[in-house]
Amino acid sequence: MASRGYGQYCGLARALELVGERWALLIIRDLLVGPRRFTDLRKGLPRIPSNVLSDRLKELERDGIVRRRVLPRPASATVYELTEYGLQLEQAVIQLGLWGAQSLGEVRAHEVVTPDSITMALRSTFRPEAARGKHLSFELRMGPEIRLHAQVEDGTIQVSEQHSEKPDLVIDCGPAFKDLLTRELSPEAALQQGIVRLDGDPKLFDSVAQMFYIPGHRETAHV
Amino acid sequence: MASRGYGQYCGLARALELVGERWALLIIRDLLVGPRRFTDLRKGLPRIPSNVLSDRLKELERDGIVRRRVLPRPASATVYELTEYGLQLEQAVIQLGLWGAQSLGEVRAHEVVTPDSITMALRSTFRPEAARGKHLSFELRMGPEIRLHAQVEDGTIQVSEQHSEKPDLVIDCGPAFKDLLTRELSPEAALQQGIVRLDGDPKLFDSVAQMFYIPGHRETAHV
DNA sequence: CTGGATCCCTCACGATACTG
DNA sequence: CAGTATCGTGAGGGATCCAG
Repeated sequence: MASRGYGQYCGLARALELVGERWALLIIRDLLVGPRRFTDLRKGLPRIPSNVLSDRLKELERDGIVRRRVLPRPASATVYELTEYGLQLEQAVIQLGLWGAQSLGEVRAHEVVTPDSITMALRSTFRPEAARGKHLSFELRMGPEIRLHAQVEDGTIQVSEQHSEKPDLVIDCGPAFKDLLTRELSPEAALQQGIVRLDGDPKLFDSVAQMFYIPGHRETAHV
Repeated sequence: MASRGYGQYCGLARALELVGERWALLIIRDLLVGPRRFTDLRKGLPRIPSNVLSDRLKELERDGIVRRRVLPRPASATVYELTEYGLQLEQAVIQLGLWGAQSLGEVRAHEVVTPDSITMALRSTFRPEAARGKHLSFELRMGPEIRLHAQVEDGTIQVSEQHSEKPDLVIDCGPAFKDLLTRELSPEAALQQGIVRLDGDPKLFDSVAQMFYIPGHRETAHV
């Protein structure tokens, strides 16, 4: 353990000792969306070896970041959830994610998109000031697997996997949806080029697109 | 390289692929203070193997986060500095550092404190609203090695290693200085218990202590 | 002295198989 | 479903060496 430490009395060094191990922050990203079972986490992190997931959860639990909880009957499932301290990582995760999103170019081979990552992306890029006084709901579809329901109420947003009621607008798109958030792609162009398909009032789409933003757009790093 | 990726099209995953390797964010922390030579970085990261530092710098340079620059004569030294993109990591580094600072308990064996980490700590915990309208300078001393000069001008702060002129106040302290920032320790108690010694107008000390804050104080995780 | 490169060893990670 | 067991590989750790 001492050999894995950084030997520095420093907040950042301590943070990296706690959540800097490989996979740790991606686990926390998914737990920021809600409590998850072991298998849920595996599904959201397809390439994580199960023993590594097991190790990380034990470390995070030991360090007071994650809590293991057995649900009451009849569910009887064990779930992992963030503690108060773990929840406080949200701002750091958001800032890192916004920074990294600027380097998202094309989808690479073997890269997947998961519901939890999109949920966090929507929450991270949401601009309350652009949603002030607005009340609407939309469903975001990406591929056959992902259907997220978002409810916007006067500067706030709730994203969930359950689509409780019929949304005002259904947005069907691929990963290139990201280019809308960086403003590399205009809503009109996205519709014209067939990158996005709508079901509902098309006028709402512009409004929705304005509500999200990835700041500091930058070209892809040359390799 | 593909095997080191996370296989996710996600901003956070991409960020971790770029700066999630061991030591990378600590290197970036020091570079956020200013350009640094290879040897400066080694001094600020006493436990990093030189080959790892060399590898990280090459990776960060390849990914457009760090730039290697040869200074004009007569210096002729090569320094590493952050690119525009690298500089944009500041908020993420600050948020992670503030979160981790809550778990800083006592100084552990073999843990050191470095000037650059303290500089970033001062910048991270500075509260502009508490320094509105204030104009003062102070020198922070920790041990025989660290002497930082801070200049506060109406809601802004500049921290440097050069002490250009005589400061209004000299604050001599140890790592327990952190407890002032979490408000676990009051300025009066710090003076009474000899944790902090002053040279200058003691009335300024209270004012300075109010200018910095580590939010969300929390007990040390039990082991 | 700066700015690394090289070597060797260890352990964390990753892949796969298996169990309560 | 929720993990544990086993084992091979390669990245990180540490010491040393080398060129300008």
